[in-house]
Amino acid sequence: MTDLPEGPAGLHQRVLTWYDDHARVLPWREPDASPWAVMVSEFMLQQTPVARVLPVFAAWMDTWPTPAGLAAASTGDAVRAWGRLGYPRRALRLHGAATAIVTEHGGEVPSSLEELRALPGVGDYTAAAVASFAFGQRHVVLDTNVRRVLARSLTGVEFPGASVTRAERDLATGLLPDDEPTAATWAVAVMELGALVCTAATPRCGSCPVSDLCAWQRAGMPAYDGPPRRGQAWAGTDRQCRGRLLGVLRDAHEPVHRSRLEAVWSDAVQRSRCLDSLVHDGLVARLSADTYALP
DNA sequence: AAACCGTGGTG
DNA sequence: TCACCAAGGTT
Repeated sequence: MTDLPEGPAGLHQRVLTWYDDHARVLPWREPDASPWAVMVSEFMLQQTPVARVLPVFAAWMDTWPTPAGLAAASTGDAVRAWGRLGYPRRALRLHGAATAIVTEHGGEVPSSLEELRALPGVGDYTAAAVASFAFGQRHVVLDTNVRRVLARSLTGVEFPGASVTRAERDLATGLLPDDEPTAATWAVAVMELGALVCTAATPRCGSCPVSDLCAWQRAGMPAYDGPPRRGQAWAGTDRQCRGRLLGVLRDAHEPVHRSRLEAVWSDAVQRSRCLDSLVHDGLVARLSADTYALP
């Protein structure tokens, strides 16, 4: 399975010790951080770097310290508070999750993987992360950092594949410490190693606690030779157009006339399509034939 | 299953 | 400079 000279225990020990010495101090990792705080952080961290999440997270928790608080707010307030974190549909999903927590779970963030997974915006990763980080449970927490660490250290390739495979999940499962609290710490520790040392672009192998037993390292750090990892186009796309349109509404605190939306995107066909999609998504409200606002 | 969904920092 | 990338989820 893992083909480790010392067995998994050696790997655990090294990574856990490294984490003890190098873990970042983050608000959602404080001992008094609530499950709700952990959940909010996980939503915000989906595809958004820690540095940009920190200030928005602080303001968000100050405004809505509980799920009930957010559920009582309008979705428009949530979208505005989301600021420029990107992927604003996450703000709607977090609002939806808060609403479901109030109506179906008595206002308390549920602790079971199945109940978490059923909330809007919560997929396999986020459900496992909240169950593990907030409730100390033993689960495979497989994010992009963990996948990269396992790909390199155990599989011996520079990058993991496009999607999580059964073999990958089995590998991570076999690596999970038996003890529940240790498994929870292991989950966050491997993730942190991927975030700080085993990074995508320029890994700091000289500072890595497992570099001497890393399969990729021992193979001579062979360059990635899998299928091209396509980046996402941006200039001129609907995503850019939607971002511009929503930005106007987010920065305005009164309904906006369509002329102000026309001013930020010249292609009328695309602009109209994007505005319709924003309304369809619930990110924008059409107040009249020619005025718009956040919902 | 592949495409889509924002934004800004970085080497 | 400009691809690449960042604690994914949904369809």
